[in-house]
Amino acid sequence: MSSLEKSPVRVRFAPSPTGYLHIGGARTAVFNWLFARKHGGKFLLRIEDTDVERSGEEMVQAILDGLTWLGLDWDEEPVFQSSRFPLYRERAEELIRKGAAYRCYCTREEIEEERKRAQAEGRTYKYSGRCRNLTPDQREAFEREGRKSVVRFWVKPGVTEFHDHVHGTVRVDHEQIGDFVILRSDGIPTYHLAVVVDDHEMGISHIIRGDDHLSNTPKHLMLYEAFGWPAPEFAHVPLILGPDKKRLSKRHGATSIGEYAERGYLPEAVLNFIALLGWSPDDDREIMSREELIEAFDLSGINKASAVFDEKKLEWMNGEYIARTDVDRLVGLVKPFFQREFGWDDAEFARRQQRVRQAVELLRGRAKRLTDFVTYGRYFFLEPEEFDAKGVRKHFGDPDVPKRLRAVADELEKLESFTAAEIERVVRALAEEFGLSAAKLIHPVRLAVTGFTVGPSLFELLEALGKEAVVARLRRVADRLERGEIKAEKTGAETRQG
RNA sequence: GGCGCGUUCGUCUAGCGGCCUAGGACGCCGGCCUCUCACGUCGGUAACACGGGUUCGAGUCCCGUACGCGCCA
Repeated sequence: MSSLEKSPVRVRFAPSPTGYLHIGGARTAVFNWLFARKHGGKFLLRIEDTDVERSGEEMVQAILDGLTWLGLDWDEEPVFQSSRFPLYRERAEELIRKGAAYRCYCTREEIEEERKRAQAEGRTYKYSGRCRNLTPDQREAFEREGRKSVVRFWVKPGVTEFHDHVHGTVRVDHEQIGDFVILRSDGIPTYHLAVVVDDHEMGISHIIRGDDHLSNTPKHLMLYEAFGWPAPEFAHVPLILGPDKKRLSKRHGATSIGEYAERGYLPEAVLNFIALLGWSPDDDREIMSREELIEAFDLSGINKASAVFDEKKLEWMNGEYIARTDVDRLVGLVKPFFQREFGWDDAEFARRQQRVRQAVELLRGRAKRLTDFVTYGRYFFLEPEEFDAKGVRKHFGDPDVPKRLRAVADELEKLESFTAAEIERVVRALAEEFGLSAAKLIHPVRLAVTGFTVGPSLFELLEALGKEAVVARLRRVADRLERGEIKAEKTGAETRQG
């Protein structure tokens, strides 16, 4: 705590633009962002694009878009490592001058040779350090030979012990660490050099990153020490795994944040859900707003074990958010989904907006994802072509159904004011006349009008659809039933609901 | 292979030596509500990886083993 008061909090998210922003990376970003916002600090971005070949500008944009979508705003301009290569070289030279690093001329073959020998003798391999003390003459000879050199950090004997906010005290004997490369022969820095140089120059106070870097931390600490820089604090957060407990990858369905947007998840639901993967507040709240998350976030609440991503729970949470979101905003959120499904342009959508709003109002109670509004919203715009197969078996089986549907249509047609209350009165009265329970009439009508067996309260639904459409649909289905056109076969509708 | 890290219900987690006959959430199962589904509500199912210690007492501390992951090679 006291250290937090002394130095300003500056954290960073450092994605590599070799892929999209996936759930794991996003979660790391969320933790950093929450921490910064909680302590009134800065949340910075650093693009780790030292692998120029595999890095793409589109990827950078996709990552920034993903962060923006989640509502993670960053401070200051993002730092690109690819524009800083000369700096890393200077720093490597500095370490050479200080005797903390050296040029190594060993070839790939020689290293391989060393390794094989170690293996044959049953020793664990570690670079021998044979280039540590080359004389100027030897160096010159290698250069004349045309050998390339890398820069290696000289690991001195000892033990590195550090405190991690998640894992507590971690100790590693330097015996385990061979002289590692900090600058490749092509002048490109390794992760270790770049990360330390940049974190120092960006004034990073806390490094919150995936725990796949926990083992690398002693190396980084040695670098800080060699440079004479104060080390930041560390928090290594557990990874997120797929349902098979393997690291998240493309095989696990949706993995990039963008895909979740496309599948109809709300950004605040994803943010909330992600924040709870590997972290929990002091109480047992689950649905938490952005502000509540910031308020409650603390490194001490981070878990040590990796978490499996469970989309079922995300779906539930998303449903909760949909239920709490006001209708006007939902209409806007749902717009692109309707446009894509029905091919509407903006003008077309604007014309249908009132209708969409009605659909959203009636459906939002049971929607889990925004795509549900399209799936179950079709019949607000189109006459159903297919009918849920199970429903057909259950509700269209009685030979009297066409007759009853027509009776309903006839009675509804007479209504002056086509309101839910009036519709309900008519339908119930007819049921009584037929000597049926109301349900026996309600279900066939719903199926006829929507194609589904599930949906909003029938009376409100019919009011929303309007007299004309309802009457027409009922008569059409009655006709088709009599002509045997609707049979209890597998239909798209059933498959979709699977 | 060496080192590091981890291991509580199917999943997310609470638990920081006695309040734990292990709590919450999602999922699943059942009841109620009801025109269906969903919501809501009531109830149920289900876990401390294993083995040794330490202690009056261990999910909680220590040591092994197993398994998983990571880093280095």
